[in-house]
Amino acid sequence: MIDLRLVREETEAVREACRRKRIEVDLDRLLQLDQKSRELKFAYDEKRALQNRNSRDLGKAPAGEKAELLAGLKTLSEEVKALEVEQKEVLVELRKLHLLVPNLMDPAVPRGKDDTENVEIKRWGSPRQFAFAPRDHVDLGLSLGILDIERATRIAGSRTYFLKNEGALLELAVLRFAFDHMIRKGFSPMLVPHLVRTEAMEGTAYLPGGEEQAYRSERDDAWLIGTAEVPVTAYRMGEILEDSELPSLMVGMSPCYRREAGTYGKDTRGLYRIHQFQKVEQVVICRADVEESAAWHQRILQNAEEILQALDQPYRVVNVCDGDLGRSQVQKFDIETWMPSRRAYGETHSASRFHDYQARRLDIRYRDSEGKVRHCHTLNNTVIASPRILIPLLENQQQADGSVVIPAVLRPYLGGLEVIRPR
RNA sequence: GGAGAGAUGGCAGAGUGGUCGAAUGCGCCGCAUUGCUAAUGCGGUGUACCCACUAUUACGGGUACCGAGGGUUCGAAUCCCUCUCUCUCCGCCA
Repeated sequence: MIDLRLVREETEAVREACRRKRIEVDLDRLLQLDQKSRELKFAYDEKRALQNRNSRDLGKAPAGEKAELLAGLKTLSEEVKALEVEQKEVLVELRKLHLLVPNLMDPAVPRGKDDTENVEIKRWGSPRQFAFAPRDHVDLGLSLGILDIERATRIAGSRTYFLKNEGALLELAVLRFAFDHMIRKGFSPMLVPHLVRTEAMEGTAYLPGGEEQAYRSERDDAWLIGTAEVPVTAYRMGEILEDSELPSLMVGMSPCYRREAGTYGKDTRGLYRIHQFQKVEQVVICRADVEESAAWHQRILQNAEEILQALDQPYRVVNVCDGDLGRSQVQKFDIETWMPSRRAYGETHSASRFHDYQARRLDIRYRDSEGKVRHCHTLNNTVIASPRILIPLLENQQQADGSVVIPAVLRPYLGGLEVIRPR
């Protein structure tokens, strides 16, 4: 969440962020509640101090005076309690609104209504020109015997799939390759809880707002994660880190569950939009320094690009526009990989930076070199998400005979397999 | 799933209704002592918020926090309830 001081002191900037991100929050009400809560806090503290003093005196007062003191204290006690109740009510409503206030954006964030107006800032490689009619990943997957969507749908519903044989192994290979790449970069590998508490979802800013997108086990008050970002970022929740522990570099791998509510009829074919996938995710927790976190943003973007380059997949990077930015993000770069069947670049990676927005919600702080306690900055980016990445991988690597060439970097993870051939 | 025990400051560990933000030990920081190190002595050592003052973070006053939330009481780390977590035993199990 945003620093309330920003809302107080730079109200117009916050209002502007609401407008640009298309988020409606009653800032006036929020400011009013903020003011009210400080007044109540002051009144409460005063009264409470008096009560504490008098209560202490009562203990050592002579017996004759006790009755009188006690009577006064009883009414004081009532008043304190009333103030406490009022204060709590205000705080509850305040927090509710506070959680909805969007983060401010980097000046470099372009303006636009939705993802169609994201601004391309880089291209690597070029879409392959086929000398034959290329097939899409579903056809390829079926004929190679590595994918089964029809049976999955029968037993698990829409947007599900089986990966089989080399398909299953290919996914594991891609994940492990990505994981290893990040470990070489100094990130600590993490396998994480897939079911998390509301605090973790709220802390990473998926809640409130993302209720429809997440699976939930109501009777256990648990949510299935939509990304390892949630448990990995929340890992040090509530802690004060030492300056020497930063930056904290972590790479998590987990299955990801998404309900995809409201997307009926969209991307219905194949593996593009599905309820469950696996992802390797990089997370950085660094000092509260705008320059430093911006530099990390570039670094984690670069890390992901290295993966695609190693896999020889054409891609582009877009600077995500305000209308497509999330509530919590300062800036976001998406990487889109060329997908022949879509005749377009499709999103495969998403690199976000949050400043202290998540850290404030998760209450992750650090003691800086001067001993001052501050909230950290957090960032994250996809390293690889599968099976979506299998779409370009299969489609771009296909040959006229229907076989698919395995990129060289993955072969060691597949026992040296070079080509997947039709059965 | 059943039975029991527990959760206190960076750590260990006292405290069972008032002067307890909390003994003591360790750790850490400062000072003193000291050829160096060690040892010793003295002092300090949580976080958040509010108020006052001021060059807005130094100093001062106050409030809250002893797993979380609620209750009893003039007053709760201490008593009661709920929840979470940890440990032990039994059962079950990948």
